[in-house]
Amino acid sequence: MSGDTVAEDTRSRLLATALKLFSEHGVGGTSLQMIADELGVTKAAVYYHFKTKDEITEAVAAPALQELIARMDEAERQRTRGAQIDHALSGFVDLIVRYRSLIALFNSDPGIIRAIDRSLNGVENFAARMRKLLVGPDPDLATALTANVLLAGLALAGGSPEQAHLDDETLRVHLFDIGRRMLGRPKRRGSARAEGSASMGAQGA
Amino acid sequence: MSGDTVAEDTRSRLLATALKLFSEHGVGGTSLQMIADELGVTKAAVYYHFKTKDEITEAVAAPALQELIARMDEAERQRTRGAQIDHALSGFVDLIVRYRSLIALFNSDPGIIRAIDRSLNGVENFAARMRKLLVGPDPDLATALTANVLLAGLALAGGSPEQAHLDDETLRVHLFDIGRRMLGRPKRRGSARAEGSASMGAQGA
DNA sequence: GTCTATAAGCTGATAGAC
DNA sequence: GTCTATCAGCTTATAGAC
Repeated sequence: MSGDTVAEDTRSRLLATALKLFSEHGVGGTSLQMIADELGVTKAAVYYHFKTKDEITEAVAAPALQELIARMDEAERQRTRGAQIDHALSGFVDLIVRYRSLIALFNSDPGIIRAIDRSLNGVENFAARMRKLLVGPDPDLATALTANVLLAGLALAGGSPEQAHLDDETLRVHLFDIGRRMLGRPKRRGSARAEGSASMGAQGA
Repeated sequence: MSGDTVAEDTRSRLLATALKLFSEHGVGGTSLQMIADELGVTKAAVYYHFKTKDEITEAVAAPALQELIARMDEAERQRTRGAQIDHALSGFVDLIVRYRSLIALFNSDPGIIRAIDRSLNGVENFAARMRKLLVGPDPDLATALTANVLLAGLALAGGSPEQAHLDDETLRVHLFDIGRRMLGRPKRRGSARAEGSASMGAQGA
């Protein structure tokens, strides 16, 4: 990336610091002072990069949010239902692994949820859209609940500090397999349950 | 209950109000002023019932916590592994349904998690103990992750406002069936998946 | 870009009247 | 039991020097 300036580096370090503190203390339990101290600067320096705390919260969530939307767009373009399901699931798991604690915040922290609502004017309902991709538009109660348990469970368990020691590929494969199993998708050869490691292409129906 | 005084009523209304606000704003995002306003009293009145905010947080969590420990004790006294699993699972689901949003906070809100750590001096590790009941002492990675996804998913999805319209019995039966299915337990006759409603005894091996 | 200094307002918490 | 009044400290946020 040739466009990296010192300011952009500080900005991205600030967002990484904010994410870390948000997941440790919650958005409501994190002050700008805490972020500034952790970064080693003053509060005023933080305000140079972001006008408000809300703006920081929205900026923390934005990249993963945009990716999530892109993954769901992609999944909807798949032709078979099986491919749609696998694509949506692997896209979601991929984000959990890449952003770790952030997707867990999407599923539980009121501060992040409000920031998302603000930045999208409440237009999108991610949980509903993802659930539709996984179990169709009019699931019965048991199926809808299964999808909700799966989405929240993957995000929270995958983003938990307990799994911080796992490398991305291992975590990804295992979470994907748990999802497929809960959704009643057919078994793949060399699945994590038998092997502990496998390459994961999400294209196949 | 013959011991109910006006003070006890105010105290319990206060805890109910605190729980509601905690689940809407997070513990860190809830002030004593918000609790007092919602109750229709002043902050000073709140301080008559509890010395500190930490004390309120601990008191909100305490009843469900004690019940959870009791349910796990009970489950450990079951003789067959199958009965242990069903007992632990049904006990957990029962608490999710009865306390709704509170068990979700146990699984995600840093403020509640810290309150639990404080009131137990960090002696108990609930997630580890419950996981051991469900999948044994030395599960492989895939199995341990499955249990973690299940526990977090049940709590968050069950406590979500999206499920607030479901009556206790319906929610209980469906969450229990999802748990049994994820843990690979044999199918029961008249399960929620087929029937949408069934009586649930957790004793059978 | 980061700093010091400052502002208005909210926080958790206490003292004492009724 | 609940109130008013008050506290020191922290909060978000701004102005202006370097």
